[in-house]
Amino acid sequence: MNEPIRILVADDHPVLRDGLIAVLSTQSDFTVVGEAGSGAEAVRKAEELQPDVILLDLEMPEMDGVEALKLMRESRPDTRVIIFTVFDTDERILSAVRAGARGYILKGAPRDQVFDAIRVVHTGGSLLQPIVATRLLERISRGTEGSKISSVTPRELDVLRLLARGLQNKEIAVDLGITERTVKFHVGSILSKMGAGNRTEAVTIAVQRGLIVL
Amino acid sequence: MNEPIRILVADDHPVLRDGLIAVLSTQSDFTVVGEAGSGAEAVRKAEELQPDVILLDLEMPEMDGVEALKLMRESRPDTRVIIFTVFDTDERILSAVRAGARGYILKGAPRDQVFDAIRVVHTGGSLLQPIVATRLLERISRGTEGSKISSVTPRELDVLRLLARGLQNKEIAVDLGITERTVKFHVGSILSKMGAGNRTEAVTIAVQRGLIVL
DNA sequence: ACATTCCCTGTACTCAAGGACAGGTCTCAG
DNA sequence: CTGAGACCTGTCCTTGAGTACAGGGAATGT
Repeated sequence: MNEPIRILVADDHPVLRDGLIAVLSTQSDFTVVGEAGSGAEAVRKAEELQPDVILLDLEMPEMDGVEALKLMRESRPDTRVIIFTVFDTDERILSAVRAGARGYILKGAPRDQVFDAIRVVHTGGSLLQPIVATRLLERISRGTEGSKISSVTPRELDVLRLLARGLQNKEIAVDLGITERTVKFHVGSILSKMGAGNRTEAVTIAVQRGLIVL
Repeated sequence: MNEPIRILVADDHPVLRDGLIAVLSTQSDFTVVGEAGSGAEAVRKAEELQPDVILLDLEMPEMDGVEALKLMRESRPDTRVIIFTVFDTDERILSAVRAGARGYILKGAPRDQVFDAIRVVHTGGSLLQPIVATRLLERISRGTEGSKISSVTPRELDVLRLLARGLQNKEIAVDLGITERTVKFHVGSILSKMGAGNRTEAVTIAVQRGLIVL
């Protein structure tokens, strides 16, 4: 190993950021070249510093982690990003991987797994933590048998969000500028797609899957 | 300052734990005497090491942070504990403070606030982060005008949990061994106490307040 | 002993929810 | 062009949800 791996750390928790930097510094082949406390800052620094690997938190102010990831990959498609987050809901993982994340590590993973992931991703590979990989595979296998079960349309998401706020069909209709009947239609397909028996269960499942945030 | 403050760090995220320790070590009047990765371990180490201040995460495996806190204070009532967590829901804060936490700091707070809190708590004081203090005061002032609005009974919590799973009244009745009518009664009081218009909104609010976990 | 609070039950009524059945437009990819 | 999927609308019907009114039993603490 001649050149150390240049790393950018993006997380909105100062203490965790410091800690991560301290931990990474124990490895002689790592060098942290920058840190960011928000998604927007992460995008700027990524462009400015051109790091080899970016450790990116998903929940950040100003700009969502996934959004930041997309922007980074637009300006530099070969950017290597590892998601480092507490979130382990299916949808979040899926959208991050779809957006081009090379690794997905949960906070709470042992140090070694973090080190491994950085090295693997740096050399061009991908690394998902076993727990995450299992979830993803389950998701995919479920998707193969019945792809209709998972895909929620944008409009249905709108309805879902209003559902979570406890609005009733007529109120949702007014809010979206459509008929109450149409709302019932959407609710119906939401229920069948998510395997819920009623709107309350649908909201619960949606939150668990990370489709909506409360 | 003659003797350094002896600190115990309890958090289930190894990286954050390391980071916290690294950050705390920069202060000459701090010394981290131990760390724990679970609530149970935290209780054991607290008894064994008799630290001056304990930094305690709320969300931990094996044993809840609040549970651990209670146990610690049973065996040593003057234990000084600072909650250090990402959770900022009203109920979690309340129950931690009720259990005897001397400080409540959110992860994501600047280093200095953490340092301050440790020093203040060590000298016998209490310190809540401004955000947390504001929430608590709001909570209390709301409680003064109408105390009924907030207090949810254990039975209502049972109903709330089943509500979140999408069960309907009759199913809840069977599950709890009571009449459907009684379930309706409980649901009714839940709705009025939480200011919700229907069961779906009630579940959403309950989750936001940390009354139930999905 | 008494008040308070929680927990339980009943009847009756209104309206929202959700399913069944049947249609329409629009857009995008093959 | 054509099929597929998203989105929208309608009627009819059954049942669950929520409210109002009214009441009783048990276990707290004062």
